Amino acid sequence: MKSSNFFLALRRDVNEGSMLTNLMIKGGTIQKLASGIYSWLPLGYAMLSKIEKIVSDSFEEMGFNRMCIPTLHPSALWKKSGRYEAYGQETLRVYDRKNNEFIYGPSAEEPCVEMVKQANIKSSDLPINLFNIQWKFRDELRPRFGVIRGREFLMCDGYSFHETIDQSSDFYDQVLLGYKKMFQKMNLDVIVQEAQTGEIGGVKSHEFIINSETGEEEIEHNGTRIKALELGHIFLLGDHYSKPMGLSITNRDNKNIPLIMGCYGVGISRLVAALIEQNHQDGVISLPKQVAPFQIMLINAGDSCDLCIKTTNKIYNKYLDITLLDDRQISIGEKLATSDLIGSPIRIVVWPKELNSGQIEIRVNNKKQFIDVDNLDNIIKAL
RNA sequence: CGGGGCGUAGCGCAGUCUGGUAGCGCAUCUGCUUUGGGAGCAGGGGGUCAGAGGUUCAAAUCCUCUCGCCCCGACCA
Repeated sequence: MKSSNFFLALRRDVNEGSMLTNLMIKGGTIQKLASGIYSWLPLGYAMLSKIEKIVSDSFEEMGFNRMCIPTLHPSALWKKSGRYEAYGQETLRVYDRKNNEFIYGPSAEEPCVEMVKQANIKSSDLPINLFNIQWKFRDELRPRFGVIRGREFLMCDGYSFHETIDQSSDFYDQVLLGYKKMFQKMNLDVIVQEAQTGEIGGVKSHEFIINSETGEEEIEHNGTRIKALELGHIFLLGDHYSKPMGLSITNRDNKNIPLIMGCYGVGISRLVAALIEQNHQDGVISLPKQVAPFQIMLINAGDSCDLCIKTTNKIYNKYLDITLLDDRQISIGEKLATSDLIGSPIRIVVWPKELNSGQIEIRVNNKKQFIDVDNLDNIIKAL
């Protein structure tokens, strides 16, 4: 990709209150549209999509089937589970032309229970494991830190349905391991800890947190207090939803029993912010290659140097799918400053002087060195 | 929801206390010179001072209300 064909939407002076949000807005990942509501610019959306893919693949590996639940849920469904009242002011209510009330889903247990219920399942259909990646809305009292705690956010939510609590619990334990793997894929060092079951109700629960400057609460970990940011949360719900909503099967004793449910959440949009927060220093963002919008940021520092142009184009064409080439008609200084915000793990600069001796500058993980052009392939493969 | 702060050019801000011609930096446009970490000089354009009402000869500035936004706390899958 050439930057002349890519809407970078960079900003120079930003004062949104938190360092992380400023950095994200400067670099052109997000824009604020209203309090807690953000637009995703091409760069940010590319990152969001990569994370979504990693999470989606991980859930499929764990045995979930991907489906999709609407953003709008009929209020009646939420009245059945009792959460219409419990959620209260946090739910955004909307009305259609017939004045039917809907809520913009803050979570999707109710419609998911409904999905399984409509399928009229029998014991031998179990287990059923479903997941959904969809925008959610919670009308937070105080949105904070940009997309860390936005009102609108993208969440992956999985749901499991089993006949017995033991089966459900076994699956839950598998998911716990699957979650660890999933976060490892994004180079995130997560801490797993037991949690309260909260508003959602249920039997057992674990949360997956990272130590973060923009953490929302302080916790005790290995004897020290750290600021914790929650990235995922899983619950063994039991029959908390299936019972009031009437999702049951007839077992071999000819008894009607409610299904045992688990639910498993990951904050996708929050992960974008968390990954930027965990992978920047001194104003330079260097993301893990799995989530970086472009693995290589390429700059030609010799606009009037034929060999430089030739070499730059050669590199660009070789790594076309993973490279952003800054071809804007601006000063080299501005290109270098921009490159700090794009988040590519590799930055290549072609300087006229060094190219005379066949060398180019490469910066990997914030460390600069000059290498022979011929060695580039080895270094990129090693990453 | 309690406490604090803010809203002035596309962006970041000064001006408000003490009412009297709408300012600065960045960006943008024109021209020339530049080009190894956000280039320099010269010239130009751009404003419903968040909105409504009030006080006054006169309001960005004082008073009242409304809206929006941020921070601390409480809350929080």
